[in-house]
Amino acid sequence: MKIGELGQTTGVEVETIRYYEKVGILPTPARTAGNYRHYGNQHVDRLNFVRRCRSLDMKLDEIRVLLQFRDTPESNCGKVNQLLDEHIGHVGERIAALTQLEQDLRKLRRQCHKVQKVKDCGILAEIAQAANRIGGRVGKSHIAGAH
Amino acid sequence: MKIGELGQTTGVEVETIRYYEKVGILPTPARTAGNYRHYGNQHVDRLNFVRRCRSLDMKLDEIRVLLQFRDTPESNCGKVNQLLDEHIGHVGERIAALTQLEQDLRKLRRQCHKVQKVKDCGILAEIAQAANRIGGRVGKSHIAGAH
DNA sequence: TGGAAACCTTGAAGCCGCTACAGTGTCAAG
DNA sequence: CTTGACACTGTAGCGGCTTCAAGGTTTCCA
Repeated sequence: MKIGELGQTTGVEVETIRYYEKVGILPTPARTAGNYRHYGNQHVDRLNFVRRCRSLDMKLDEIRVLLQFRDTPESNCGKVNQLLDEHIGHVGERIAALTQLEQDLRKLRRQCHKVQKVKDCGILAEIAQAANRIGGRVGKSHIAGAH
Repeated sequence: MKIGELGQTTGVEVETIRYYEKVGILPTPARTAGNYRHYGNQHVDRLNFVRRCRSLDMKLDEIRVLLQFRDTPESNCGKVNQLLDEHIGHVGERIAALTQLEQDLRKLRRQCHKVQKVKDCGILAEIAQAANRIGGRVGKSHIAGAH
């Protein structure tokens, strides 16, 4: 099948498939006479595997590792378990950090209950104050974005 | 003060300060005879404000909006409240998504209890199966990375 | 058979919020 | 007067795509 059909079958955008090839997640496929990429069922399986891993929020680096194990069925799977445990750990840390963040934000939100002049708004005042309280002391947080 | 001192005072890296200037978060400061950026206390306050917002995981776009309100004390703060509410909403969604993800990962982890051959490992088998079950149906998830 | 439409190709640039260079200039201390 | 710490500009890189430009190939229909 051609790249468009592979995309249809797996629900992955064509550009993403080419990107996966470029970064070594998918092998370079055979080409037709007209230089079109030509795929088979093994590509569908592999791409579905990748997609499932991405839906579990794994990085491409982690997925590369898992694919390597998938490609060597006689090797032992201890590292797979370890990788997954670490990943679960990261997710747990993130949940904790975001939960703390949510509390901070709700507390901040309580500083302003009505629409008023900006200069009287408790939210902006509180941000400014907190900013100066922590001035110079905070390193980078280990949580990533919420967007 | 020079940029290095501003960085020290606020705990922000010099490159980040220049970056903030480039993207319009900080105003272009005065320059010394030797073309060094020259800052005052108002810059410290503004940068601290920005940093506090970042520690609350706001995007630079959102921070730009808040700064604009901060700069016009007579305007009304309804939009500030709204921005914050939306931000809290995003964080809440993320927590929910990550919590679901954590459950999925723990369930997956239970598929393999010991170190064995990859070909018998329940985890890789489960990923492959789940991948084909969902094949072609899933759009992109709204959760971002856990790393 | 011809011509349009749908598909495919490569390569580069853009997104976010920095971070890390390279190559040069300025300034203060000893 | 030299050394070293700081400052300057500009560019490239991170991840995981997404989007675009400028073309080549195939397919379909009249």
